Amino acid sequence: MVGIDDVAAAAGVSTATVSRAIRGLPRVSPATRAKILATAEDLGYVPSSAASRLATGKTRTIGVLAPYVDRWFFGKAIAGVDQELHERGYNLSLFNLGGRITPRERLFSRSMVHKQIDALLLLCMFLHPEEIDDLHAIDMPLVVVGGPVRGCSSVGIDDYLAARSITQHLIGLGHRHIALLHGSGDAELNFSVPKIRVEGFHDAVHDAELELNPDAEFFGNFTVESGVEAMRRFMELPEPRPTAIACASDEMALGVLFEARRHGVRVPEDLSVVGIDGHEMGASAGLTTVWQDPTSQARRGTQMLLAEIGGEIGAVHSETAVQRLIVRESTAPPAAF
Amino acid sequence: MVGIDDVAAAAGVSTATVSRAIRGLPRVSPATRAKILATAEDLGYVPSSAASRLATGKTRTIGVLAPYVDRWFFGKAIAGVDQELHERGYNLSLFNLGGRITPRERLFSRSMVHKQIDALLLLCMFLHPEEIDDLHAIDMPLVVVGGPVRGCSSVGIDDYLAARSITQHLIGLGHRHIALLHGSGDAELNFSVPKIRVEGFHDAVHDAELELNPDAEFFGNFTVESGVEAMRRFMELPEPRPTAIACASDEMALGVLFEARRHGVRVPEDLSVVGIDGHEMGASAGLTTVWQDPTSQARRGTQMLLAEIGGEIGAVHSETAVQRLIVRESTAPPAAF
DNA sequence: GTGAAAGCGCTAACAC
DNA sequence: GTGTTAGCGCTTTCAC
Repeated sequence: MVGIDDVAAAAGVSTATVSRAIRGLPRVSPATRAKILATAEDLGYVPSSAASRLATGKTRTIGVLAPYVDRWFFGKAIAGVDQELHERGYNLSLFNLGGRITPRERLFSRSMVHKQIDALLLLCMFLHPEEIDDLHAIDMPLVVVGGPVRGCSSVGIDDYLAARSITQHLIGLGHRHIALLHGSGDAELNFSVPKIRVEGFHDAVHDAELELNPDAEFFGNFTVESGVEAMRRFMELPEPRPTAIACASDEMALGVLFEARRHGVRVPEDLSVVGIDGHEMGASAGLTTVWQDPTSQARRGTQMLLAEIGGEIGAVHSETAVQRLIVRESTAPPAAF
Repeated sequence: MVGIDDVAAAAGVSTATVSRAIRGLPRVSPATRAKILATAEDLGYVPSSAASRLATGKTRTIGVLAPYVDRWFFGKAIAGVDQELHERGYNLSLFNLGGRITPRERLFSRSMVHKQIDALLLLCMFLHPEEIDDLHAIDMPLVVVGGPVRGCSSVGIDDYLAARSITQHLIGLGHRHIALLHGSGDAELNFSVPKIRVEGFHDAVHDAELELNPDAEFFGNFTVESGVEAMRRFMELPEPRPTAIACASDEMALGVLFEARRHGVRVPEDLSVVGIDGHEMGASAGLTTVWQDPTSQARRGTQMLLAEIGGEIGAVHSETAVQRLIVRESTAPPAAF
């Protein structure tokens, strides 16, 4: 395995000079640098990251902690982090909780994250209070993407506004009887996004002085399956049923769409359906939604982290991401309107 | 920052003993071990991975090279790798190509992958011939998941069989005029999966002595959007149109479903649709498909890698993963049958 | 602009 | 069962 001193010897310089030359530091004459780069090249020299990590204390690696990796938001976000990172020669170390929420014994202070990364990007997830504390205890740039976490900087859309605006869209179309399908707001866990969206729904409904039928409030877990299941329960409601259903995610809304079709419920004639997210499937299915871009949110978060690492103190801060109501074919005025 | 000798001093032993105790190596008396673990605990000691990487030459990190991270197969697979890895204290370093295929200047021999990982898991993707060569040149356990790559061990389903069996399912139902929607088989790139699936389609059709209308062969890129687009072109075919369409992925099949609905084409009455993959959306939509499980395929691949690293030579080998035809509501005998 | 040498914090012989 | 010590391969003062 060719090391730095092999290069040094071959180029007739010291290891210190090789080190500087390779890393593009100043104080190396152009001629020397060129020669070193050339010898390094044909010796096939690749610096040992382990050695330089040890010497510098920097890992040039960012950790990404994600509750899931095979769900829309998270996949998109991870792609964003990766883009930003690899452009700059950083590595991405992925920690996937795989939906596990129980035995994450002190995740953050443990070897897992500690000393293996220079900064941490947390993807919106449920956190136990003590986990949040651990999070704050690690001395490392930290940002969360996709939802607020107490005491942390985060980048993401205004979820309240998102839920509110799709509900208002429905109301604006003339719907007076609206069903809600939201994510479960397990109180024990600080997964605030579902809760915030629920508030947006509720406030929009109440502001319009409409009644909210408690039987028409369904809970899902942001998956298609839970959308299907919710629609099944929807069909058990006595007629007249709500003329619209507002879902807290596109995936759930798609489930609703699929199950509606199965029951011969026409969308939007019999039922208007809206989601939140901007999932590609939703676009193809003609789903009205509030669009957001997890990839660029994650890029933004990563940029902040990198800037902070680079010494720009205060680079990490909360930022609200763009969102946009996209009206497609799944919404229309109610039949009787 | 508390280091190994702080622990050694506090526990009144040598660093060597601390090292053994922490890593659970033998030759440490239970009493000593307990005391060391305790002091380490309350000193908040976390070993420096950089130092131990340097000393051992092992990174305890597996690299995952993926063309995409926000697509079904890849997200599922990454989740699988992660499960297997974190259970055993390994790290997952993610390299996402983000669909980029052009400027991947000698990916594998570069610092990117080199010396940063102990093994590489490659997720099924297009590879330039020289990239395959570079791949073989790196001296590191390697396995590919999700599709064959020349000269590499791989785990994945039999794509030929998958395509063949969904096509035969259609034929068995009585369809005589079948459209095909396959992934593009860019000849320049060794992304063999699309090609293999195409062959499966074709052979099944020919074996049944049916004609294949070249105009009824569409190409997509495995996305929903391309399914929508293909269905649009399908509708431009002169009647009588094919009574079924076999798609090389569920995502494309879903696109077909969405667009069919838009044109008032009833599935399966007017058109039977099949996919390949076992996407959750497909399940909810009632799509007939050949199911596969990328997560367990990736776990399997990871296990092999880990075994190989562990000294079990020959642990990495090719393996065929399970697949299963799942008949749902999107297929039925043709109307005229 | 370049070199010598002292670490960085562990691990792995080897000795006891 | 435990301690000593020499590295692992870089980076980084500090001289020159």
